Amino acid sequence: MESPKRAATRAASVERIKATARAQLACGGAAALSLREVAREMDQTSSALYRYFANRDELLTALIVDAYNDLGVCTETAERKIDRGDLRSRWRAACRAIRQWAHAHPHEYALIFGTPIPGYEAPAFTVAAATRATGVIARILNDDCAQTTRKTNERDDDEAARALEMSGVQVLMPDVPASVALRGLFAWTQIFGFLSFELFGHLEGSIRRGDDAFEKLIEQTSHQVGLGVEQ
Amino acid sequence: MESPKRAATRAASVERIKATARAQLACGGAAALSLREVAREMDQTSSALYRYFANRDELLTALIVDAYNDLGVCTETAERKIDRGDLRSRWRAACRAIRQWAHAHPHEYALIFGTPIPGYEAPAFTVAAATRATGVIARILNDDCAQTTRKTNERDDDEAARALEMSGVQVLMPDVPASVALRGLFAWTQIFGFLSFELFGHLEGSIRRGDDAFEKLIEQTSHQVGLGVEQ
DNA sequence: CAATATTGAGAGCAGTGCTCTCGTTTAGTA
DNA sequence: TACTAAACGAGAGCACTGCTCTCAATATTG
Repeated sequence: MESPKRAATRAASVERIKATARAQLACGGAAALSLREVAREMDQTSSALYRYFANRDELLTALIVDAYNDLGVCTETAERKIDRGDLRSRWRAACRAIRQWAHAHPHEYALIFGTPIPGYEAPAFTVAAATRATGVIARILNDDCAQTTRKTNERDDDEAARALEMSGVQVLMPDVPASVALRGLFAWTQIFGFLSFELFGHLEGSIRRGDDAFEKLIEQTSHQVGLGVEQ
Repeated sequence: MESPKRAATRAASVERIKATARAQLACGGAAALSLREVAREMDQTSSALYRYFANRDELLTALIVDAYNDLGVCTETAERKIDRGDLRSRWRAACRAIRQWAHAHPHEYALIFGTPIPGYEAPAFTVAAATRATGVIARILNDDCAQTTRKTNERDDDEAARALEMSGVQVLMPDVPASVALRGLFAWTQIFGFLSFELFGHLEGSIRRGDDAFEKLIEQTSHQVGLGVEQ
């Protein structure tokens, strides 16, 4: 059934294919990714690639999972370096890591956060990779709420709880009241909304120094979710 | 040179092509838009379409401009119905209109705010249409600042002014101090960030009732930019 | 009515994803 | 070490795409 040598060379082939596909992605985006071109680049026939990926979508899925994981580890390692108690700094580190990764891999960012592939449903096994970066900033918020209990408006909490899918949110942030979790989710959409606009060119003519603006955004969001402020 | 009759029938043809293309866009997204299929749907040959659009990108551009304009008029008409003095309500109306349009035309939303077409540079004439919806919320903020002068932190203003491309922002919001304009821009990215996440499926498992969450978001953003609060 | 644009059809080219078949190579085994 | 079965890659081929070209039919203008 499983031959270790076979498996190793096969994995190496898969990796080589993904690498050249990624390179091709970098110049032209997902739409321009051509299996034939990848094969040509590798001095092979296109049909050979079908030994490793059933079709184009499957290759794309593999690249998406890799991108999610790469973004995840970048965020995790950057955030881990910060003193656990300094929640604002952890927030900053995580946000900066996300933006840095996005700027370093714009096409892979687009693959993840851009228009979803038409008629393509992300396989269930991708969600683990997908929630990795999100998990970092969720954990920061959770740590904050765990150590400083917050006064929250009861009505706000009820309304927020109704809007949220509590099963999904609570598993990431068990100690965070619903109203705060919702604000956290808004901060999350704001970070990625800014990055999408920046990378997709919607900020052209509006923002000159993206770095400065993003720093301001980090401060605003961390304040918004009430990080590190005694209440 | 210009024959009015010719021009009319030609415009009608262009409109018919765009309509069937839009219909096709609705089931499959931009990547699945095929000129041949459009022609087939119209009982014509694909080559005939090239009398009206030089290539696929040009058709796509036309659809993009239309989408921008459609989103623009929807936002404008919704916001215009509100009493000029009630700035919070105007903000709410504009945001709701944007979300409503996005949900009614998800594929056209994706066309505009999703992954940009690879290697495709938006022609200059598209920006007028593109800034239409943006202009509405910018005007609200501007009206607010025009009637109630704000106390702003001088250092904040300087830093914000450095980050912003003032030429682009000031033409839309001449009466808004830089620090407030930056917060407005952040609110803008948040609205569209939320919508992108919502439509592209990144909120799956996190949010149950998008409507409620969005209402909360509207309140938060309008508060964030300091709408209608005497300062 | 005649000259002239404007239009659509049809064939054809180069490219794509994907399938199938057919030799070759390779890894584990008797 | 020789053998078998699995894995592999090449090549041809199908249906599809965007796009170009030529040629005939149509509509508009002098």
